[in-house]
Amino acid sequence: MSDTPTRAYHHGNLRNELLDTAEAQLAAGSDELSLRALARAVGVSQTAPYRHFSDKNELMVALATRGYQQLLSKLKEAGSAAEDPESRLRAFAHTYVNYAVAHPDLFRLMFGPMEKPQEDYPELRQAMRDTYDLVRAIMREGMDQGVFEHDDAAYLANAGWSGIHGLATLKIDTPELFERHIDLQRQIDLGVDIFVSGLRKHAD
Amino acid sequence: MSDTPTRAYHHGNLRNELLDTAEAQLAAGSDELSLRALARAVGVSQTAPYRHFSDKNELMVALATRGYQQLLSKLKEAGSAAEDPESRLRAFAHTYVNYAVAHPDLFRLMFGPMEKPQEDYPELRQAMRDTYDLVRAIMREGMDQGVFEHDDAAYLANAGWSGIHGLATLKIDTPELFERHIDLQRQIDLGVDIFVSGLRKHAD
DNA sequence: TGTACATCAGTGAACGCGCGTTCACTGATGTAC
DNA sequence: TGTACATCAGTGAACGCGCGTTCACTGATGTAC
Repeated sequence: MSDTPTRAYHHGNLRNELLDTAEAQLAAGSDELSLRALARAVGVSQTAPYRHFSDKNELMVALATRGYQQLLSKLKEAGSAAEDPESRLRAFAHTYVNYAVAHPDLFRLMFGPMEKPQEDYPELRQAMRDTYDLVRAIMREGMDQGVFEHDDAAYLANAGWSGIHGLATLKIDTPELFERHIDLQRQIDLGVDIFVSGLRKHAD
Repeated sequence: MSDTPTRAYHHGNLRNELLDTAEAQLAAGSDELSLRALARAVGVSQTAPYRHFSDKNELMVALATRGYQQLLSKLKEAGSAAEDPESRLRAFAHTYVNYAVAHPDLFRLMFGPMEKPQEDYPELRQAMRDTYDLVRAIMREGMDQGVFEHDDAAYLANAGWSGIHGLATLKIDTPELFERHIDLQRQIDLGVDIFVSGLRKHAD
């Protein structure tokens, strides 16, 4: 708002401000983001964004990439405070779902269907893979310590992630099915509880 | 294709054909459906759809409603063959995920963010609620029979549904994270196994 | 069975709109000497 | 420290496009008598 320090001809930070505003615009409701509306919101000519992004899709990809990186750093931070695989998974779950709730539109963009093959955007691809690898690392750690009794980290990671991702998705996309009296944090904990105890039981 | 029986001035089945073709158009890749493109594809003037839907949103809602009803009937059919809560849940999971995989774009439309308050579309609302109620009925049945040891069917339904929904969502939206060697049916079964055994363990 | 007429389900031209993108441009900045 | 010049980061007008929707219309159908 007030951070418009005598905006000169050369903006100085246009790329970042475009991304910030794009995120806000996304959140502001309308499904689709328009480059023109974005330029208008930033207070810049409608062709200025092309100095920083070769086309609209590239801006969207940059937005998604930033989202993944932001989520990833939160996940890592939350995980580093935990001491065992179970509490690491629990921290992951809370951080993940709370991120989705805090940034529903960005989250949808990140996990929605991609327009262009993500092959062309190595940074995006890497950020996605890193997120997935984090889940798998937790699972592998649990398996190694014998608290998760299973033999395939990939299947286990998918199973765990599904529960967490599904909760995030249902919460932000179909709120009317998510009843009023439900406490989200308790719901997350229940999911982790069932998952963890199911894995303990699973082997015997 | 060949079911164009001397298309006369009066089409006779335009509403249904619009919905069928819209579903196909959705699947054909592009994110957004256009009324004009739809009319073109059906081979009708671009204003003809307005005879059957007051605007574009109403057509989308009709599409989503049909999707829910279709999914619901498959779920019910699959569930009726099962004898106990666990196998009913398993049948639900397979049917749900397979439906999403078979109709990814329709599934996304159904569970994506709604543009208009669904209050205004009682048929859609009912179809959504019926789906949710089905999950909850399974959970309640399991609780009543003592195989699911928990005391709140709503929390339990959310937890179970999350795992299933998350799997469906990740599978169709981020295929690159869903590794090649993973067998989807086995992945579904694993999720159900963990959930069920987690609930058995949970109480003691 | 035949005719009159209301109603239903289409047509086709036209509207205004916002969009992504291009183009030739200009003002600001940084660097070499 | 001062000047020349290349480069960078904006501007503003314009393009063509497909869209949702409206309007006045016309052909087909169904019903009453």
